[in-house]
Amino acid sequence: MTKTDTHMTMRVVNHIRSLIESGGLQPGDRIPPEREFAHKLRISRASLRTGIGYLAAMGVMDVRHGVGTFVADGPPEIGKSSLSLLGALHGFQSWQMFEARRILESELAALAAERGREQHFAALSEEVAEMYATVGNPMEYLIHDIRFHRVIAQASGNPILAALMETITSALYDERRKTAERSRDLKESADLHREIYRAIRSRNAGEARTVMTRHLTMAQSAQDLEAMATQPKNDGHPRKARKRPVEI
Amino acid sequence: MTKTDTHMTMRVVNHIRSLIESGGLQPGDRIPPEREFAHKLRISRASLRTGIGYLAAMGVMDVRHGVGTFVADGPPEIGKSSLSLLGALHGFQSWQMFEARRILESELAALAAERGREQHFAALSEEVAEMYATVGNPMEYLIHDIRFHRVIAQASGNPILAALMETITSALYDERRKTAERSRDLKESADLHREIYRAIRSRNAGEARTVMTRHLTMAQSAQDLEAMATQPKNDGHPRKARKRPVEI
DNA sequence: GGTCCCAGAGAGGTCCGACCACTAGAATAC
DNA sequence: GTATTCTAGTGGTCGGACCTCTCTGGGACC
Repeated sequence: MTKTDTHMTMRVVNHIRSLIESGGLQPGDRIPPEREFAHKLRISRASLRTGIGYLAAMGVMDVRHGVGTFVADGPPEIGKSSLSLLGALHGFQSWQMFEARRILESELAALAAERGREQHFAALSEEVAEMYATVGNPMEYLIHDIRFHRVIAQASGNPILAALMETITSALYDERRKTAERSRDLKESADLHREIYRAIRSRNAGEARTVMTRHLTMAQSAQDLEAMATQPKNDGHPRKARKRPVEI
Repeated sequence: MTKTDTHMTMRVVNHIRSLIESGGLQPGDRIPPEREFAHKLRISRASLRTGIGYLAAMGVMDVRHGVGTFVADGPPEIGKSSLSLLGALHGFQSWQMFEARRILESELAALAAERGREQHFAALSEEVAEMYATVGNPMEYLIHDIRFHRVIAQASGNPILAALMETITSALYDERRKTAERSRDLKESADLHREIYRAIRSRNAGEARTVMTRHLTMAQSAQDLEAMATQPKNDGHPRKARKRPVEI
């Protein structure tokens, strides 16, 4: 156990954690106003806010100015906002993100083939159709592309893997936003998505995995070409921890 | 872009983010004292602390009472502390965590077989030997077990996947701490680890993946047996968002 | 000369109480 | 009935006081 006593922030976190674990607090629920809650916990409002801030940063709480503080609703997010920062910090390479995505999504596709339900197949079919319909509009196309992959993640029946995928892809899109796709590639992309859809619908897990891998490998090399001459990579960390505070 | 102006906390986060991305701040570096830094940014110390707290929650900063605030050093962690909380919140099932782990580690093993270096092989060999030496001591054994998997993650050459694995396994160990393993299973476990090691050393990616999958599948069913009659699962969320604050 | 102990400096942690800013819903005006 | 304005409630920011922890350097002691 981590020290559950001292450290106000941990006191708050553990209090709320136990409320969640006991089921007393469920997604969408609202916690009492800060002043009231702080008084009830016998701590200052500032400390309460520290704890809530911690939970909010982890995606567990949702703080809305002027409205209240709620337990996060919607799909789980695992360190979604932190990945790009951690990436900058530890020098994650673009290919590493692609590799992670390729592995996750391939397995997700295989699982979707095994466990997907009719509703998922229908949604996938719908998105494929939309993709074909928007090959001339990269902006629109991208939306359906994202949705397609998201449906697969849902169909996999494993929310943890889905959340991990979401984390990676959103970080990837941050980098990708600049590289607008050329629409002549989109037809090809749509074809691949259709293949993936068919493999999943026919419950052919191996095929789904294979095609998904192929799709993402192609997507990566396509983007690599566009990027080419980009930022200088800093591989090894020439980190020399400075004890004196950095000049800001 | 998210609103980078208003919201003091985001101002702080973005300021530090840009410092990190520009290389002005590196792992291990120390940021100025709160009072000084706050004054320099023209914000109150409280707001600065909110922002720092946010970054600390994401694992980007490391705040040490009485010492100072540092940019996180050591291996990256992605939402490590949040997963168990998110799990309680979204009703993650134990088998889902195992599945995620199985997938990640299997691929990690395959990658390690392809990219591992001599130093990794040596470390793996060392840990296997230690495992055999401690089959009579589950506590000690576990340490080397964990190290073994961690070395594989490093050898994979993909820190992102390694960090994801670390997140899952640490959440898993939280649950597992109660179920002490019976030492008669450990010999069998050590044998499997040795097989994994051999597959990796001989650069047989497929074999490494297969054996790792087998190992983790066995580990899961072993633990399932021990657990058996546990906590009641709440599958579907009968979530009914309450607008009125919950009674605490 | 080396070792141990302790006070002080410097850093983060907590608290208070006031005031600002936003949101949603009620009251009002048209 | 609809549009506008007001207001209560809630989170956000502030600054400034005081507490607690860590590290370190100087002195007492051996």
